[in-house]
Amino acid sequence: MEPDIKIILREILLGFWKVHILHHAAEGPVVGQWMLQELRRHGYEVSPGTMYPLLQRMERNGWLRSEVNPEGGPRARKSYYLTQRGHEVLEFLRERVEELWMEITNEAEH
Amino acid sequence: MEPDIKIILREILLGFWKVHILHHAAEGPVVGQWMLQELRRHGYEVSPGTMYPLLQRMERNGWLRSEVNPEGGPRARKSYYLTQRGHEVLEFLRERVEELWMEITNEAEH
DNA sequence: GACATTATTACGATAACCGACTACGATTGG
DNA sequence: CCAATCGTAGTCGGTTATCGTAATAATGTC
Repeated sequence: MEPDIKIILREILLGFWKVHILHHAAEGPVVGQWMLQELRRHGYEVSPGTMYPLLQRMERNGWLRSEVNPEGGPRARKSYYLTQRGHEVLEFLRERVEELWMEITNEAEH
Repeated sequence: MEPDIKIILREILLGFWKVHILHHAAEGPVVGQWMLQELRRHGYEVSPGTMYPLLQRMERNGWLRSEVNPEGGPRARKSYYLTQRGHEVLEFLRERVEELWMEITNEAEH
């Protein structure tokens, strides 16, 4: 089991913490570094090279919008907010998570 | 929202139906075509070119094992069974799904 | 000036998608 | 009874996009 963790993380859990991100963005602005820590807390080891392109994609998709101090230079810290569209996506995902949860906990011991 | 579905599917829901597969394999042997239908029923459009390599990877990882009629030729139908290791992986995933579910439904309106 | 924080980038490896294709079996029709 | 057709199941090829690692750059702080 232990050696499978990395494979599971990449193969399956990738989408899970993306939901986390949207969820957190709904509660307040999200910053890349903070999100990396938060995910580590949950056992998801995510690298910057994965996180930042992801946040950019989500912004490109219109799920997040970012604010940045224009004086801060090209690597200034960016705060991401959930957009209206992002809220709809999150709601949709909530339903999917619930559906999955219901399905796999139905342990009727066949 | 509508146009986002495809993106969501690829970006986030990919892992979800992989859990579905393991779950179904725990209940009984799983066949590619049947699984494709089952996922369509849940709204996940997956192409054969995605499904079959995935099943092969899962077998390679030791989560599934396949049985096939040796007389059936190179494209004979394969039945996939969940291995002991697959059970452990599934159990691990159950916990992760629960954790995610708990987290995102905790709507304490901050 | 040294150090911490934060984000960006490059690049190799792998996965995902689409669609066309192959192989076998069952059914139908002359 | 043979042959053509259709349905089912899985494979393959080529392109695109994502992930991971690690190095890098810019700004703020002591």
